[in-house]
Amino acid sequence: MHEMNIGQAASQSGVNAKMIRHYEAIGLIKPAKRTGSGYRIYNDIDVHTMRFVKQARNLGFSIGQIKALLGLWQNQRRSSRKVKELALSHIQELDERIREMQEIKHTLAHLVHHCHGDDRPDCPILDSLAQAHAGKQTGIPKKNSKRNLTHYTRRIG
Amino acid sequence: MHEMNIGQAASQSGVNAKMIRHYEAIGLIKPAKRTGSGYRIYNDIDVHTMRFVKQARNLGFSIGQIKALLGLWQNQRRSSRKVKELALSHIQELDERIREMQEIKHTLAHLVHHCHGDDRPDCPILDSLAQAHAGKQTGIPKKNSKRNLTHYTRRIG
DNA sequence: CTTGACCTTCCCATGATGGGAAGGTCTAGA
DNA sequence: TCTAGACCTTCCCATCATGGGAAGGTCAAG
Repeated sequence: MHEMNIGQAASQSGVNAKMIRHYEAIGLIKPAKRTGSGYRIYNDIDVHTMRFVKQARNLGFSIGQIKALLGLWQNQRRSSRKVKELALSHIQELDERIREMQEIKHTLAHLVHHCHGDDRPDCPILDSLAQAHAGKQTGIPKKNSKRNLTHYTRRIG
Repeated sequence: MHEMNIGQAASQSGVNAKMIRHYEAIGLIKPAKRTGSGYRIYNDIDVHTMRFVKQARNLGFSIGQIKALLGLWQNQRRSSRKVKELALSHIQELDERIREMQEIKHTLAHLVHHCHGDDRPDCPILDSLAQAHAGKQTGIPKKNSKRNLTHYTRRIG
């Protein structure tokens, strides 16, 4: 069983030392054993765990999700159903975000398409941003609000 | 010229009061005039500016980009070229992120496809995360490093 | 013994947003 | 005129994952 300092564990796992300490601090990985002088010591199993974490991060799982995945990984009596559910839910999140970004992208592409992009100031992109449809002045009053939408005149100074 | 407090400006612009103060603090919008008692006062032009910011945020522009867009918007001698460049660069960022997320999504979808998702523990998703190809132990030494990859034995405790 | 690579903890920063406390201001209504 | 309560102020803290950097201790090699 190869024992090593945090730097080597970092090199071998792909998780840098700063993050290893952080993951320990937030409870994602177990507190490392220490030498008499306080240095953290890791073994190959620890490195394997860190690689798992790294891989999961690379796939965009959040720390919370990784905590769950680690639990399942280390649980011999897990059901693959749980794992699949986690992964599917992550895929759904990704889908949602991809969809939003594509929508934005298409809107922008449309605007860009209509912008001359020359020395003149006229620009449909700015015009679109300046359009007035962002307000909430719909006339629907907020609950428990007497003054919020009232147009009282004010004495300044 | 309709003058109003921050709450009404928030309602009319869609940017909440907290964020209006924040935008002022970071220099995105001008410091508001104040009443004698310190209340911020806004007019319709300010609200228009806030809506512009809101719209740009809705399109995913960063605060920095919005600062630039606001400058262009308020500059009569702007060239639409600059605006188009900004928008195109944002589109590129979006594309990049979308591409990354789709890659992740496809990887995950592939893994999910091969996972039974039943009561048994066997799970290709976990197997994949646990795969060892995340390390940096390629034998390529770091610059200025004498000890980083040396396998010195250690006295523990 | 010195060098310097490595380790420790602690604080701070990012970007955009928000919660909440403590306290002051304003207007409507009794 | 007083009071209720909606509204405003500033200040601090939290999120999420990551990292920079300071101050100081440890270790192995020369």
